[in-house]
Amino acid sequence: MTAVLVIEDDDRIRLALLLALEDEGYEARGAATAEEGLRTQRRDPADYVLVDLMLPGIDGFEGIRQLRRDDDVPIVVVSARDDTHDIVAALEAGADDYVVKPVAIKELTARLRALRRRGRTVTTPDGPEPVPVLAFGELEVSPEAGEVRRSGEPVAVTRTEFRLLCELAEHAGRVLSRQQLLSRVWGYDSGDERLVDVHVGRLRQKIEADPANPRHLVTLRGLGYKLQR
Amino acid sequence: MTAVLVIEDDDRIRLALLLALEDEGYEARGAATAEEGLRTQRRDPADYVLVDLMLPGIDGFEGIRQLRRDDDVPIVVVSARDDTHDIVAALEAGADDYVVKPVAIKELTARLRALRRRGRTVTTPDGPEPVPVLAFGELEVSPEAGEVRRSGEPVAVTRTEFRLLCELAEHAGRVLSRQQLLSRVWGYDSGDERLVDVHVGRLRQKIEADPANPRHLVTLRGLGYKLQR
DNA sequence: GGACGGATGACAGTTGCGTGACAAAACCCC
DNA sequence: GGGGTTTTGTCACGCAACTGTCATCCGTCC
Repeated sequence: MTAVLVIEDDDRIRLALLLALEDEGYEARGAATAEEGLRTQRRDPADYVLVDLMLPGIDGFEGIRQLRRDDDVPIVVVSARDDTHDIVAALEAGADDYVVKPVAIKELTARLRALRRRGRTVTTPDGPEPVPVLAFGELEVSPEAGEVRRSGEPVAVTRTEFRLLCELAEHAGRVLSRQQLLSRVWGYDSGDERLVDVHVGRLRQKIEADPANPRHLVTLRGLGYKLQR
Repeated sequence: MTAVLVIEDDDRIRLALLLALEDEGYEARGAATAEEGLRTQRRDPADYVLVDLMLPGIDGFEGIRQLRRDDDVPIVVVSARDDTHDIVAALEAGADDYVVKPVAIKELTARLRALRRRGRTVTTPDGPEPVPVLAFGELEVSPEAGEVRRSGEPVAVTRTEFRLLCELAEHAGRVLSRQQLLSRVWGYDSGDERLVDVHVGRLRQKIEADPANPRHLVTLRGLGYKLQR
């Protein structure tokens, strides 16, 4: 599950944010000071950090700078201050986004998803070795890591579905005929092309928001299938 | 120099943004409609796109979606609307950031820098291979992508129409007789030549602005059909 | 004005695709 | 090795879209 760290000294606001985030399906953690937040993040890194600017002790700006020294995590400032100077300073310090309190939770999560989309190459847990990722909008396919994600959330696909998806992803934007897929994914020189349909259908159930109206894995009637952004 | 495309229908605002961006050292370009912006970006891609939501014709949401279909450029929405629904919808459509007008130029450029820092999603080591496209004025045919566009907008054509169009496109500027088309598109050695007429007619309805006076898919009386710029 | 080539609209048969059900096969966890 | 679960391939059905034919209309050229 995607984890979010909320650094905010006001107990009421922090709690409200944590609850709202959990409602949205995130694993939410809280910290009341920058020091505590930095410690928490070092010990058990979250996928996103939300941070207030006015904090006791180390303030938000400095907190962001220190966090940025050794962490590439997306940082969103959630502050009551809407002064241009603060916004610019926070972004310059290393924050990725800045929203003004009060903020709708839906907007916040939409911004997190946008950051996720734009985010850097995923690094493996045990090294800085970047894993190539093929991205299609909110969809990510990582052939080497054997991973499929939608809006950052891992999607469980079977081996056949994964091979099919990789084949389509590696030829992104190009039509692949059922015959080509049958040959490349299954190694069949001949066979029932309906087999492809069925697996495409199953894949759509998993990776498309609305499987009946696919946005990425589209059918080109009479031609085949294509994966697009 | 870093280029920014501003898509905004209000002349005053657009001009103000363009001037301010140039003051900040950017190369700034303007477009008054989504259509114009999409065309501009396709012809000569900018490094960032700023877009308004309320545009005549194609609105901002749809414009973002269309832009995102084949461009990974960072998109920032600059809108007067501060409704959560709009913000979420725009981010979901593929925008990377959303700021509410009026916006300080310093904040805007700070956000652009933040986006640049965050970088783009890695796809393949050298980026995805571009899909070849045959262009005829505002008409684009991509045999590999199985796609036809008019002024950048996807046009839905059937398989037969698509094959016919590809055949004509691959012999652009040359006349193809009905017999040749019948043979190459349908594989018929003999048959009713009227069949070709019918499909050409249907194709014209879809790809020509004025199907009665075709500009690209023209008839050469007694000879056949030809696709031209 | 007549004849010919081309455009167009309607229509019914056909095809292509999506889907749910099902059984065999593979896999997994003891 | 065995029992249960997941995955895989096959099938049949139904809907929607496409195709080819025909009849008719239109424009153009002699």
